[in-house]
Parts: sequence; C-alpha cells; structure tokens
Amino acid sequence: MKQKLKQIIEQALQNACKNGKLPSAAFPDIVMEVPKTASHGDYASNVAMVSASIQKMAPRKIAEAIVSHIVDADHVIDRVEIAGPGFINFHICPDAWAEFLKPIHAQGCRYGAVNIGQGRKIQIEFVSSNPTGPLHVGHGRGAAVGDSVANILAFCGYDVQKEYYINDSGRQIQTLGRSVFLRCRELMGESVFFPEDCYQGDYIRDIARQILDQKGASLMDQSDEKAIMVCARYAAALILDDMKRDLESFGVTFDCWFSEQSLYDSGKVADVIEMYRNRGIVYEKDGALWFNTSAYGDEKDRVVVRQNGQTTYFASDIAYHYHKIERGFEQVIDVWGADHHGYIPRVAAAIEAGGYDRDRFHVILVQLVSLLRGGVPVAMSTRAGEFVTLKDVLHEVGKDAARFIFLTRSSDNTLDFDLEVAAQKTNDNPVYYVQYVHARICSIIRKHGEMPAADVSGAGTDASTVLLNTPDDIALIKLLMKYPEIIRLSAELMEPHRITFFLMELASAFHGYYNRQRVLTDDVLLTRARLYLMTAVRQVIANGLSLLGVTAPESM
RNA sequence: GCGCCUGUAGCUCAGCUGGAUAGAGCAACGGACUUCUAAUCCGUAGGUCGCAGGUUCGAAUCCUGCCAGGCGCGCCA
Repeated sequence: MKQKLKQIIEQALQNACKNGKLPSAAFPDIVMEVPKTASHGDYASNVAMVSASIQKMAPRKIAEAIVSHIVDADHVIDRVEIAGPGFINFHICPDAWAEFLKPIHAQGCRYGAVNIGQGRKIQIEFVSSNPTGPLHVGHGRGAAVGDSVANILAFCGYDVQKEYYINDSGRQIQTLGRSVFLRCRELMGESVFFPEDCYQGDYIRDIARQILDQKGASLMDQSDEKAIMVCARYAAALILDDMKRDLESFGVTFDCWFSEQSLYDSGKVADVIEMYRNRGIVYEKDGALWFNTSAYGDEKDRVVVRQNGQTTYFASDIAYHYHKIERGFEQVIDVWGADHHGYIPRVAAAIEAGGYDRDRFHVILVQLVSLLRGGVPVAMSTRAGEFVTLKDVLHEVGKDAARFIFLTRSSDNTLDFDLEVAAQKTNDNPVYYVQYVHARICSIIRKHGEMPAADVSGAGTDASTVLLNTPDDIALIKLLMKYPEIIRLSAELMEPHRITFFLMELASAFHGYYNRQRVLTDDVLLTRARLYLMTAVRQVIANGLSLLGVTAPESM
C-alpha cells in the first residue's frame, strides 16, 4: 500500500510540474508513514514540507498542487486531506485492505522474509562460555539473543553460521584441572587444602568422582602436573557436553564448536603474530611483545606475549577473529556480555591491522541479567559456587517462557528475570498471552471443522473478503501488513525484541477482536472471510514466535 | 579521570535512521463469561520524555554541556 501511494504521489508531482504548478522537477525521496492518530488518516506523507526549500513555496501550497494532480486508478483512496503544517493524509477505502491478506497466505511461513542478506555469508558467535562451570542465566540471555538474531538473519536471506568458541586453553582451564585434581585427592581420603581461587561448586566434586570411577586411582600415580592435565581435559569435556545438552533443551544448536586450543595446535596464533611482526604492527618492549592497537583507535597498546613467554588471551583472539574473516564471512558478529565492552576496540584494531574493514566486525552487547524470585534478588556468586544455572531456570519456567522473557527487553537494557513471574501462567507473563492467540485460532478452526458446510476452500478468492471492512478487521490487517517492516528492522539492527513487542501488540489486537467479533456465524460468506483473516493472524504469530525460538501451541 | 550502557506514568519498559494530541504491561479503581478457550476483553485515572542550551517548519528522537545510576578500564580470561 505504501508503495502504491508513493507511486501515486510521484506521478502527481510530475504532473503538477508539467502543468507548471510546481517550479522544480527535483523531488525528494517520498516518505510514507502510518500516523499515530487515526484522524490523520491511514497513511501520511511529509513530501510537501520536505520540498518547501527546493520549491521555494509554502508547504501547504505544494501539498495542494500535489493533491490536485493525484490519479487514483485502482480506487483505493477514500479521501485525501491536507493537514497541519502540510501533511498529506490518505484515507483508504475500507474495502481495499483485505487484498493484503493474500501475500500472507501465499507466502505462508516465508511471509515477512525480506531478502536483505542476498546469500551473503555471515557468522554469529555467542554464549562461548568457558567450559569451567555450568551455564547460568546470563548465558541464557546471550543464547536467546544470539540464536534469535541468527534465525532472523537466516530468514532474511543471509547464509548464517552459528559458532561457539571454546576457551579450552589458558589459565582457567588450568585452574579447573587443579580444582578437580584436589577434589580427587580429597575423595581418596587425603585431607587437602582447597584454595579460594579454585572452583568451589559442588559440580567439581561430581566430576572428580566420575573421573576416579573411570580412570581409577592410578590416575594419581603419575606426576601432579600430568594428573592435573588429565583432570582438566576430562572435566572440560564433561562440562562442555553438559552445556551442549542444556543449550539443546533451550532450543539452541551450533553449526560449529571452535576450539581455542586448535589455534595453537595448528600454529595459527604463531603465524598471525609473525605476520603482524613482519609488518611492524607488533613490537617488543620491556621483554614483552606488544600489539600497536593504539594506532587503530584503542586507548593504549596491548600485550600479546608476556615477559614469561606465555601468550595472552588477546593473542589467540587476534588469530581467532582474523581467521573468522579468512574463512570467508563477510560479516562477523560476536554477542558479548556488556562487561566486556572495553575489549571491542582492541579486537576491532586487530581486524583493521589485518587489512580488513573494521565494519566487518560487529559486537552485540547484552546487558546483565538480575535473577529475582518474587521481587527478591537471588544471591549469586560464581566464586562461592552458588548460582542458579540455566538448567535450573529451564526446569522451573520452561523453554518458551525463558526465551520469550529474555527477548522482552532491548539488549542495551539490564533485565530483571523473576522466576516466580516467569513460571506463572497469568497475564503477568507475556509468553502465554501471545501463545494463547495461536491456540485460540486453532481452536476456532477445530470448532469450524465440526460445523456443517465447513468449507473454506474458496476463502480469499471470492468477494467475501470485502466483508472484512469493520474497524476491527482493518486494524488487524494493518498490523499484519506491518510485520515485514518489523522483520527488516530487527534484522538490520539485530534487535529481536522488536519482534517480541510486535507480537504482543498483535496479540492484544487479536484478543480485542475475539471479544468483540464472532468468527463462526450463520453467515457462510462472513465466516469464510473471517477465517481467512484468522489464519493469516495465526500464520504471522507462528512466524514471529519461530524466529524467537518459541513454540506456537495448537491448544493450551 | 577515561570509555560503554541507561534515565520516558507509582513500578517494569517500548518508541529514539526527526513528524501532528508520547504508548504498552503491571499496580489502583469500575465493569463484561447461557455464544468460537476469562491464560481474555472494555472503561477510568495516571507524564516538566533527567536538566540546560543548540540545530529546524517540527526534537523523547540529532548535536554540545551538565546531573544521576549500572558496567568496565591487568603482562586475567
């Protein structure tokens, strides 16, 4: 409809110009928007105001010139008004709307897919939690956002790869090994001192028990260093398996699990450092090797190889991100907790120093989650091993509620996750409000199937859709027409919460409709038309929910 | 001190690639189930869009400064 009106205005501008009513043939891009207030029409354009400086005319005069040259061949326009400072307001014929249900039925589960990716390869890396402990709520938010963004981008024509980066190298893994090792000795009856910097959680004991069962006490016969190494590998693998299971029950899967250690094993870290060294980007100072990140906008240079010869985490991250782009991704997206934001400039610097445009690297920062129960904060301390895991949350509130709630805020905002509210099946909980729409429509259709003469095969093809012309019908249709635009925005901005809010808005419109209008009536044509509308609503709800990774139940 | 995020109704937040009278949910109050699922709906009430300037036909939205809160500023990961 917007497109149609744009063309009509464009034509009117040209005609007006030809007839000498407008001095200049230079026209701006025509913007057509939906006014907030119904009395301002169904669509409004500000062309006249924007053209004022070009045409050297008063906006209202320009608007008059445009309006008087409008040709409405298809008779979609009921009336046109000039309002306020020079808005041109279009009121659409009530009968013209139902037309726009056709693409929804024609495209089905593809409705809303705007092809902005055009097959371009894009990678999104998320969660990437260290395999040293279970996933907690914060990871859940990252997982929900990352997975949903991946869904949206794939839906919009990108060739998306989802990746999990496994930090299976470095000090934290060492610490993990030491923690398990000490618990093993403890289980064998030794009294050991368990340092504070080791992982305190009970899961360490469980792992120790498993490893002793599996490998036997002879594990401890080798040198401590070797035993710790074995413990570290074993524990990391176990924790990783656990994470995979948790993520799967959260509806999240990855195309690639990328090991940090593999970057060292294949010599990629050394190679990349060598390359940068040859190009003078990396230099030695104070016995350490530094990366010249400040030349690329970082606040200071960063160490890559420490005085003691060990590489820093940044070293492998340089190699990792460099190779991501080498793997052929046009864009590389990282989903990070907001506490890592200070790390962005140096990774961007590394990419730019590698000869790539820094815009190819994008970080979605996700703010903290505070866990509450009935409004009271739940104490969480990784150090003390007290935390509510993602698994616990899933068990308590379920996948759909968890995913939906994680996406009810912009990532830029911190999120209070209240376990009590999330578990409630009341209107405090927006998931069910949206899912209920789907269930209700399915129920209507089931009921209709039990009715005599339950044939809807002609729906949408006969004149019956003209009956969809009440304000309630039109309001719903207009919302459905908005959906592709919502999808485009959420893809471009990588903001899944836009879909969440849209679905709540659509749900609200539907429930209102349901309470005021009847779908199944004695009037066969009307019933057919309304079923046609209802199935379109159901389709859009299902499409949106699927992008969020939430199921659309047929009954509740 | 520097950087990032936030500041909109009593609470939690949308809106912020500029548009007309700023929205939703919750909480409060009052209503609606013999009819397709009341996990629903309708109505009432509620606002100096943190503050001050600037840009322009027009600012919650863009720019600058300030104030407040959160997070981060390692040869940790």
